[in-house]
Amino acid sequence: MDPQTPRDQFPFANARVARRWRKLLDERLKDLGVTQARWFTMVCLQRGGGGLTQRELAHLMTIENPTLVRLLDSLEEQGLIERRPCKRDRRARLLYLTHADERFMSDLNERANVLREEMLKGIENTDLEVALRVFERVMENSANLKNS
Amino acid sequence: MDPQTPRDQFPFANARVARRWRKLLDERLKDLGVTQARWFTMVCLQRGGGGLTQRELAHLMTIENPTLVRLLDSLEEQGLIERRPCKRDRRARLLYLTHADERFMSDLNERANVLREEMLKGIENTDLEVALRVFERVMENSANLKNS
DNA sequence: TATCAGTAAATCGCAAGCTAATCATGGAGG
DNA sequence: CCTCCATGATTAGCTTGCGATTTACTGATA
Repeated sequence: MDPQTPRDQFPFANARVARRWRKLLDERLKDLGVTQARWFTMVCLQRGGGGLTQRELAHLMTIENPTLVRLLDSLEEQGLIERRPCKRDRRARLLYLTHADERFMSDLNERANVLREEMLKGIENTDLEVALRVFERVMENSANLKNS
Repeated sequence: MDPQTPRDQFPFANARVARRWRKLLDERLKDLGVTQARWFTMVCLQRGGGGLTQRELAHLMTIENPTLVRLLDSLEEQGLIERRPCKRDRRARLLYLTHADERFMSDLNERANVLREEMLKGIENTDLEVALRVFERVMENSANLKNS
């Protein structure tokens, strides 16, 4: 069998970390009725500024529209976001965080920050920057593939 | 809003890459009836040497047992693995790749290798090593958490 | 030997990723 | 104006991650 090279290991190790992050964050947000994915949705909506369409938000999150639809369904049901009709295009719907949840968002963000720092403890910023550059390059490379 | 620091971005960027890897590999293995997760299962079984129990394989893959059970169900149905009874412990089952699929495995591995190299094109080994060290440290850090 | 805690696997149900297909609306060209 | 393709959102259905529970067996101890 081939020896394990850094290149071999990369995709698996990467996926493992992603699973761990999701699992631990889900655990810590559970009592607030929020999951990692729902929180991420709110973060992106906040960052995008409100008034985004679903397609725009999905693009920001780099997920597909049907995945977002379900996340929004649950967030809307919890009263954490609103879908308002768009006057310029009756197909589209504009997304807003409900203003009731500023406190709530701070709490979520705080918990996520704490977890993140626990997971990244002892890791240098310079190393994280290298990792981020690797991620970025992977995304660039894979953007041009699509087919075999 | 806070500026985006490397630490902030890390979990999202990491997750994005993991989704991309899975999606593209699923695409390229689809015509062989195999998914990224099923292939990974076979790779780990091959690497572990056959005769592993399900618990041992799940540990190798860093996934939970119920997740593995379903993957094995589908692989068994496709005739790619076997679950044999264990004589020493009648609760356990020992896992083996069927020998019919050596060719098949080579094909899968080859496609995965090609995709991996396409995605990692232009990235230095030294940078990948840094990224792997980061991953490893994250896993160590998070192993000791469990609860808030 | 009988009991009983522990362990391997399986089952169930939820979450969140995806594709394909559907529906309504928009917009361009005949 | 009508037709027809494009596009935003949704729905349906698959996969694979998870935790909780169940089932069958093991092994230690009373």
